Amino acid sequence: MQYHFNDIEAKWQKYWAENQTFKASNNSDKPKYYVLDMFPYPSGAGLHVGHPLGYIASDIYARYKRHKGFNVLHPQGYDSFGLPAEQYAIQTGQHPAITTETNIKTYRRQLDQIGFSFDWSREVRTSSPEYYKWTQWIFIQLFESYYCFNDNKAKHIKELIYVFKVNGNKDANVACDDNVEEFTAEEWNSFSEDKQQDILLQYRLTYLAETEVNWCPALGTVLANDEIVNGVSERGGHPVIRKKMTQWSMRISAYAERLLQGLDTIDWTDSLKESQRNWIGKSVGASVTFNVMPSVSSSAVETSHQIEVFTTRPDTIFGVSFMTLAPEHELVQKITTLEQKAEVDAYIEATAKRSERDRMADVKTISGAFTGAYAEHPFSKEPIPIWIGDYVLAGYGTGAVMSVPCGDQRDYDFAKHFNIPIPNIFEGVDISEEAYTSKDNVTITNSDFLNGMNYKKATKRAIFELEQLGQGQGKINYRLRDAVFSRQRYWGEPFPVYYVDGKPQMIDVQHLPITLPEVEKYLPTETGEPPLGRADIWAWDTKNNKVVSNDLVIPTEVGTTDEESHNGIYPLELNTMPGWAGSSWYFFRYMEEKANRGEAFASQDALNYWENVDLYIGGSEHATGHLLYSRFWVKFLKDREFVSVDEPFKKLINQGMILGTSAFVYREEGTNTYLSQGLIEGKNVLPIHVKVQYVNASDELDIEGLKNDDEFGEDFNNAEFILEDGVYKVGREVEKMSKSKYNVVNPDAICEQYGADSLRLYEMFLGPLEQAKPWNTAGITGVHGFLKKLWKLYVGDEGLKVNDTKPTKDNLKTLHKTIKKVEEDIENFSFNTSVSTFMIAVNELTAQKCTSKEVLEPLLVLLSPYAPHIAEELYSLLGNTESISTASFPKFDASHLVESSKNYPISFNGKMRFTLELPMDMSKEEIEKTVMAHEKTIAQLEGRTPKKVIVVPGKIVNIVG
RNA sequence: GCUCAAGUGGCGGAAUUGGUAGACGCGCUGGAUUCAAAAUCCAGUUCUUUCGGGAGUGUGGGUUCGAUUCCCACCUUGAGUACCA
Repeated sequence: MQYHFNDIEAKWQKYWAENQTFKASNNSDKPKYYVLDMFPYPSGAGLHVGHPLGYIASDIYARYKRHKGFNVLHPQGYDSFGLPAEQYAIQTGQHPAITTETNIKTYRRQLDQIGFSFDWSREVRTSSPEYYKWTQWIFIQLFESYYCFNDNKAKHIKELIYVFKVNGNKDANVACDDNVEEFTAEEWNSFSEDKQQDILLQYRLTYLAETEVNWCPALGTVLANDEIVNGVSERGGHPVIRKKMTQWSMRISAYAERLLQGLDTIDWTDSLKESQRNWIGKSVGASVTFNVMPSVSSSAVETSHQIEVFTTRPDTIFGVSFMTLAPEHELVQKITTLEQKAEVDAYIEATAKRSERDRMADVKTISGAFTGAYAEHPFSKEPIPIWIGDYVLAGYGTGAVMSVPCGDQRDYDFAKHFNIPIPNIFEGVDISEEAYTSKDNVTITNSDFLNGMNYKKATKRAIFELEQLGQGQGKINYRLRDAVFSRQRYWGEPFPVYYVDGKPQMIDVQHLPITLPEVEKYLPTETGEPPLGRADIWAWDTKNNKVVSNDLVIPTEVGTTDEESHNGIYPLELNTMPGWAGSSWYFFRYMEEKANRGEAFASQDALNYWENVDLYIGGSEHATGHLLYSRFWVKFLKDREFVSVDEPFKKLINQGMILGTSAFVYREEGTNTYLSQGLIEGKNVLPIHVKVQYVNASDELDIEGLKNDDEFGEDFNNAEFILEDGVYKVGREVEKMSKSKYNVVNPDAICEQYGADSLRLYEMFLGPLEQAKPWNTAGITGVHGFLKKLWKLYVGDEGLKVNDTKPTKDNLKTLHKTIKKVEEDIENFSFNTSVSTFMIAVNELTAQKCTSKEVLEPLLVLLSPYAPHIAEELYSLLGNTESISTASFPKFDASHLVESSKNYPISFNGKMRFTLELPMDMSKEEIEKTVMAHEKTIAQLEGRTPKKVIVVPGKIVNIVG
């Protein structure tokens, strides 16, 4: 009986599906364990061998946990809104829903053939209305909430309204826009309803505001900060410009501190936490207010101005010799003197022309302009010249800095360049070459009341003195900006929002979902509106609570409001939500069984039972996007008591990328001759990518196959291949797996030729999960050979070889050291080493001619998380009628590993020279005596007397001298 | 520039608290089997060597009886981030 993996795998995949073997229950006596993969975007290209790596790892862990007696939730779904389906729709006119459906079918088929233990009964798709109904619902909850810093949590907006009614906003310690006006309770109560709504919008956790956004003209949409890489769009690499637009934003900045603190409570890698910390960018310092001195020739009407700056070094306040404003700073126009106006305007124009990218590429060039205005030093009252310079960013802090050239290298360079004085306030420090930027080992001098203090003391004192003057206070600044939540796209969640007199109104939650309307084209409108501007049926009827035709919206008559002239029918929001909306809460949706999903995004029972994700596996590219937004939404949902957990993902592992091994042929310049890899030295050759499937394990090219290739065969029709040793050897290089490099390996072909179990084992065998590693199909023969060997251990030509023979000591020793190692490996996510362990076990048991069921049956359970199909098949051949997934994990018994003797390594000065078999119970003294008497020891010493002999019983002997 | 991770045979990689460096697999070499090939099996495979050995985990130091492992400096590669005041 042969190992027919294709039949076996198809059989068990069918069995698992039919018996719902991996369906999780929301009721169980067992402890729960939730294993989750980052769900895929179903792209048209399908899976390549790099994609399943994380899924295989999580599947092994999920199956292991089942063997260990846990009630495991291991679901899968699709992040099915997104740009590629929309781009395809623009090109072909095909509805993105159809494209998405087709792609999902392909994904599902490819995933199924790898034998994952997913509970598909809980599948979610972010693009299905029953799902995004709840994304819309969460959006409404955010709109109905504000953030209270006193209680450090989000609360319902009605509580804030109450505060305003009673106290106004003077003492409200809550998150809000920067530019809110102060009002008293009386004022609030006298405001019109409209005005009150405008004010509340400045406090809501999702709010509509005119903000400067990253606009990508090529994509026709705005992008979030994390969707921009090196100044260009992450998708497509298109230029991005700054533009003012009215957009929905999420007040994630209110959660900055909690997002930072929460990192200490979760088991993520340090590098990932570090990314999030950087992104949040907390800095502790002070805000300082400088008064602008009156000027005789200011270009504006004379009023008093103040400049607020943020500094992390209030201790250096006496080192300030100038101030610098960002060119975009609002005060620039107001304070610039008539003499300097031309220069300043020219500078502003020049900087405005430079794109974000140019500015980033060119950080060396120092540029700026003097405004002619002076600020007054808060303590010395000396005048300080005010400059503008593009090294100060409008978007960080207040867009203005107090420049301390002796303590900051950028200020130093700027001062040197423009010949501004550089006063030294550090005792005994040489600043003739560069600034002294360290906070350590420094004593402040030339600084009035700060003289003689160190950084810590001086900082405290400076803040105290500033507070006395009313010109500053201690302040914490975060880099984290509110997240823009509107996208000018079609294929995303519609907002449950309509507009009355331009003011946003939420649709009542009972009328959700608001489903995507049909459009005849997926492009922006000619007038620049988002694609939903093309929809004909996209207005909200507030009387009948349904979406109706736009024709029913009556244009507002002059002199009336919308409300007066409309028939209760208003235009709906034209933007859609960004990709991260649906992925910020999907892990809760899986907790609820499909049949019970109607009432809430998940029932309280389901949420309380599953709590949060115990193990989350996915790519590191989501370090600052998805993972930060999910944490934010979870904290919000917790504040509003919709969920009971603070963090969505307790443990997180980033799987490394699988790289492709590209193959090259070398064409000699100007000829049609291709040289084998060994012949190219000194020749002028052009390397050309060829498809990796025409290359064998020894890097030999299948020339006939290449010439007959449907796509590229013709290119090589008349080519002459110069061989070496009778074969053509290709050159190889490790690169990112990509279609254009012809190094993509498809899992379908691997499953067909070697089987899913081989694929699973090989992906794990390649190397540590978290590390990037190259794929080389040739190596798969190793694990495939192992499975054949395993099969032969159980099944011979005459059928099953396993019987009830008593296991030998060696059999048990092999089994138990394998149990120990595999268990440790899985707990440490070191899956590559357990594959080796299995190979060793099978090699040893084969050599031992083991046929004992008592050993061979538990071995199958150990292997089953890794290679579930062959394990199921052999397990059933042994007479079991239930799935192996119900078997419990074998118990390790250390007594089988006890040895009576030890093969001691005998070292001389730390170098092992020979080994010596000695009894385990031999004493230290006896060991030393025996070793010293040994002829090889005497030979090594060559008559010398050793200075010292180290004996560690059970470990090693080291002879020194 | 800053932060983090990593450097071990021809290749992927192993070595769990410092204790026999190179497990396991690929590739390669030789052999068995075969008309032949595939498949399978056996032996060998870090380098060097006068066959006794000797050297060896990016480089240079250090701690230790003993260092791939710990410490310091440097080099290289990869990832992230960047005029963050």
